[in-house]
Amino acid sequence: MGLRERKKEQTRAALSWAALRLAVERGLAGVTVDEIAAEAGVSPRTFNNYFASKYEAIVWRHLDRFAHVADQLRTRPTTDPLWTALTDAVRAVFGTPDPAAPGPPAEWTSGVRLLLAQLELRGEFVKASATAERELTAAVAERTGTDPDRDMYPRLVAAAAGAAVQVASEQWLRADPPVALASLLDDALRQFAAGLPDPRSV
Amino acid sequence: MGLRERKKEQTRAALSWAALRLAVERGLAGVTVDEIAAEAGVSPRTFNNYFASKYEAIVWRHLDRFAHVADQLRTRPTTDPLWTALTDAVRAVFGTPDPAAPGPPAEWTSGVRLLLAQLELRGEFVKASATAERELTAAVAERTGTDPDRDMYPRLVAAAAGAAVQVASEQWLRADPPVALASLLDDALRQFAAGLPDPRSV
DNA sequence: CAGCAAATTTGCGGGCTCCGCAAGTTTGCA
DNA sequence: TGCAAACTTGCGGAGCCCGCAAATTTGCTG
Repeated sequence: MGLRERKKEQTRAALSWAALRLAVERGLAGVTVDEIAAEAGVSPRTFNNYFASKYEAIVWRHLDRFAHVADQLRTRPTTDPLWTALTDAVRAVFGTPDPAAPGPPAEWTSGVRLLLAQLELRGEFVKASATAERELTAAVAERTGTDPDRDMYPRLVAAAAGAAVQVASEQWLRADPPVALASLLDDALRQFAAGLPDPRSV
Repeated sequence: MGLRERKKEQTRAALSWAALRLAVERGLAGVTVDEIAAEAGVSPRTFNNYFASKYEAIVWRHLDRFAHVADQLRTRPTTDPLWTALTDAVRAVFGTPDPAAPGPPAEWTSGVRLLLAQLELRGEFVKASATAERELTAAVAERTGTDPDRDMYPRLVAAAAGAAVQVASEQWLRADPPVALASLLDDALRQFAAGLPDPRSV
């Protein structure tokens, strides 16, 4: 990867980071594109070369991870059962459950929690993860030999994985005392794989 | 319901309908708020009294249905198993599967399909259904005796239902020959309830 | 290492969005 | 019938987002 592309990724990360930090500090509405650009040391116009909106910039960091789940899934042996492979893929991206892993400082998570409560970001989240989910749909279709145009199955699986990431992230922000995100993800995937049985009947 | 509220609902529906129709005709970017307002016979400023954006106006009609699933779920006897009750609730809102039900004209569905392919609307969709999903989460929590703040379960179920509506709607638009939306919804919910088993192993 | 082509950044301009505010209009009720 | 509450509307303004073209930076090649 040449200097050019490295610098681009660096700028993109700086913008996304600045956007998230400023939004946590001042609230979603209290930050303008101009400020984000200034914080990252580029012109406001350049901001829009990287992101179509400030919302997109804010969610980019998180979604960059989910985008790699499909890649990981493709590296798993096709002899593994689907849900085993899928769980492993998610683990590879988000980390293995480790109860001792410390969470980020409470000040930060409470700020992020407030942010994510904003509906604009929920929407942006899904919008941005649509690409990742499409990739995942394709990977699941290959692995299971289904046709994504005719069968809903691969899209339902991808949607379930996306929902798991979404719900687990929320729970992670809400958890008191803090819990490792990886454990929550594991749990959510397990419940999906079990068909979300009514806990009363267990 | 007084004349006042009836007129409000009428205006809201007219705006949403005008927004959808114009967007199908000219594409999402090719329609402005001014045109939508003119089409509905109100001032541009009034449009924003009803909807915060044109995207919100477009998806409102569809989401108005999903918003009532939680209400329906609450009317089902608590002796019914959760997934039975949930499927019934969805059926009550979206109709019972009827293979003979004719779909809308191909011209319209292809237009809507193009619209929904736009990521902006995907995002708006979820954003708008977040409220409905929160309601559904609460209803599921009551029924299953779980605590939505501590257990991910009710939120996972609500997310699954939302994903079912989403994926089934997509498939409905894509289906050729046309299929009834209700059948697809039924199918999607069934798959979720079964834990999305790998079709190879069936 | 000079110099060129391609990629990137930047400023400018413009159309559009969304909202607060206050004045005007309609509705429900007594 | 008349008044208070609710709704609509125009205005003004801050901000967003993008196309365009000029300026700058980078990677490559002779």
